[in-house]
Amino acid sequence: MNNNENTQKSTIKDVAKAAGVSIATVSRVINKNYYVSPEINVKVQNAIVQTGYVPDSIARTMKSNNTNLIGFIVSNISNPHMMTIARAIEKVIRESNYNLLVCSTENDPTLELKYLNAFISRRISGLVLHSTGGNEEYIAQKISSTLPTVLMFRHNECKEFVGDTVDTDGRQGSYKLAKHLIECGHRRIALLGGHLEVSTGRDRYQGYQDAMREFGLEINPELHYFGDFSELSGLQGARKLFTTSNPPTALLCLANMAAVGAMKYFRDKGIHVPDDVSVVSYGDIENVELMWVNPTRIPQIPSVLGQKAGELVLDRIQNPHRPNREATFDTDLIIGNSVKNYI
Amino acid sequence: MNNNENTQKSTIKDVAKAAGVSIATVSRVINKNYYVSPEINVKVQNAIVQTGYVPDSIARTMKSNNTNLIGFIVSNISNPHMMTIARAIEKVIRESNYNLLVCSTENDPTLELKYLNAFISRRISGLVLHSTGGNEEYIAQKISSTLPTVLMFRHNECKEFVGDTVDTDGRQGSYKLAKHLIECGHRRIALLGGHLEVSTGRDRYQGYQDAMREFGLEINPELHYFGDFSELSGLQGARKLFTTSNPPTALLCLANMAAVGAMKYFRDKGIHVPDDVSVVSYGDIENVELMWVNPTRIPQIPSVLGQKAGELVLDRIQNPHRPNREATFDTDLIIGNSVKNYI
DNA sequence: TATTGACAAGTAAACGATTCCATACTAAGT
DNA sequence: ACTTAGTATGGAATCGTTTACTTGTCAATA
Repeated sequence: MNNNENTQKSTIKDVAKAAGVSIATVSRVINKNYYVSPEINVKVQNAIVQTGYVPDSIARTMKSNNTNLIGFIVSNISNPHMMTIARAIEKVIRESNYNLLVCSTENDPTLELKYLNAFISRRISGLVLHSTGGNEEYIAQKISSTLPTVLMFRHNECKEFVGDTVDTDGRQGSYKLAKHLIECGHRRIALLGGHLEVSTGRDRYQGYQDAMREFGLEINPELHYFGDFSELSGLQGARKLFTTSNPPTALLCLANMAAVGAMKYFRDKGIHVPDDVSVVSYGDIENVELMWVNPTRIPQIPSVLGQKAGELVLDRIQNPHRPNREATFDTDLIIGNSVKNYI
Repeated sequence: MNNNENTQKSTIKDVAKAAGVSIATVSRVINKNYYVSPEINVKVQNAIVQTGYVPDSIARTMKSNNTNLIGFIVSNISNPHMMTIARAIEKVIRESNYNLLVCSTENDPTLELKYLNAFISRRISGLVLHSTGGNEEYIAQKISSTLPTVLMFRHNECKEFVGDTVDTDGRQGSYKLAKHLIECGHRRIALLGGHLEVSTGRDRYQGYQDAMREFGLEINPELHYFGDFSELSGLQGARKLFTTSNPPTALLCLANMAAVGAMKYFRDKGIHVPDDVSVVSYGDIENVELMWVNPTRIPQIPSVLGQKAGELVLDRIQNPHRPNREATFDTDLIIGNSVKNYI
């Protein structure tokens, strides 16, 4: 039994003592950054195994200033897509020995701020941020200048902002959705949007307006409901928009979770899709293959977006001062059977 | 403009210099753990604001050995429920100023080991583990003795294991599912299980056996398929089990993602549920309200399970040597319309 | 043989905080 | 007025690494 491991964690000092060398030599063996003679190498390797030594990242970080930690701040984590994105990011950064720190701000800018500071205090190496939109200047001025930053589904308009952006082309996508409804003969089109404080909400709203104008249709604010991208707000919006004497013939959902909420409302109330109301969604829906109706939609492929975000943040860590990059993915319309054709 | 902040991060030394006091005093002001005279207190507070100082967690951890970091290791992150659990854990621990480190092992024990070591190296304060099942002894002997550990959906049989467990009662739940099928007149019941290396797989398999024996039915291995709890394995299992000359009348899925995979297969092939085949699922399915068929199932409420796991791990951090605790949630059968009644 | 150079291995100073211990100063008791 | 006790503050060690600098050995060359 040459099992020397106590319950106490062993340090580089213990390894050095066990191997009969200095701690500097042990460090060199571990990091393989200087030449160490083969015999000593073997001795140290054995001592490492014998003592059960695992290098301490905390102490390492003290010197190297590198935590190999990426922070991912999500504003509404209930969206399963955000977690698919988290997974994709994690998968990419893992290959470079990074770990992912995840948190959710529940759409609260104050909490977002708290997390940002906590993560900075932890000296994260990079940040992927799905912001609430409440801290644009602070992020531009204080965060992004010192911390490699990638924004998801958000654009930061401030001049000072240094960082990258991953998004789908919201204006293009919602234009396609609206146009499709119009071309199927719909005129009274209700809109379920996200709030306009964030670029995602604005862009997608813009695309809808583009299409309406192009076809000379009136943009009627009474048919608009702006929620917070959540399932609940989708449900509430659908209720509000469709309990009128003259309900719209179609609903354009600018967020996938809002579409889920709206469709749950319709199904619950026995409102048939597409016979009673047509529905289109910006963003994919979980288990779409198993749904009673196959929604016409603009899919956002979260694994692709997440992978891109991971790549960009790693790249920016390598090269913090390169120009901002915007990864905007084109959108494709997938035709399901959730839209009634009046033509 | 008394804006002294350069791009350089300021340390406790800078604050001390700015306030004209020693670093020890600054530390005392920050931590409020010793008396400091009101005047100096004010001076230091001002200096902190002036320098834009944020305490460095890394350096703190060097002394205090406390990272306020909880690790969450998931074996198959593609299951949306795992991410709902992650969210619930994060929500609980956030209130005690902990952050969550998330990773996925893709069912690879080697990767799990790598992550475990990486997290130990990061000196995480606690661990929630959804293990692949490949490292039971190591976890019992090396991990759990020094690190507050909570297992999700897994039981560690080793005597040395020190830690808590969160699970639903798998034997009970799958017994209920099997019994329900039998009571609806099904006799040829196919089984889509998870692998038996993990307790979840074994317990649920056991419950099925209990029910079959109770009703004097033959347990026919030809009707069993053991996959890895994933959607893909569910799909493959369904294909294997239902491309025979005399297919079973019912499918008992012991994992929610497997059920998803199987149902996608059935729908794709035009096999009607429940007319052609009855399906029951252990575990809930995302957006079940929108599905073409409402599966009869045992729901596992991930937010509740996650919350429990978060509470247990925090509690164990406070009190590392208390006896192991097992949080086993009872199961309820939800009757949908995915089972044909032959009686 | 003496001098130089190469290079392996050790010594010690960081990194940024916390905290034990020492010190100096105030106030009270005889 | 002198000792003593109490206490606010500073000095310095410490946590576990990395790495610049130093030391010492040995082979090669003149």
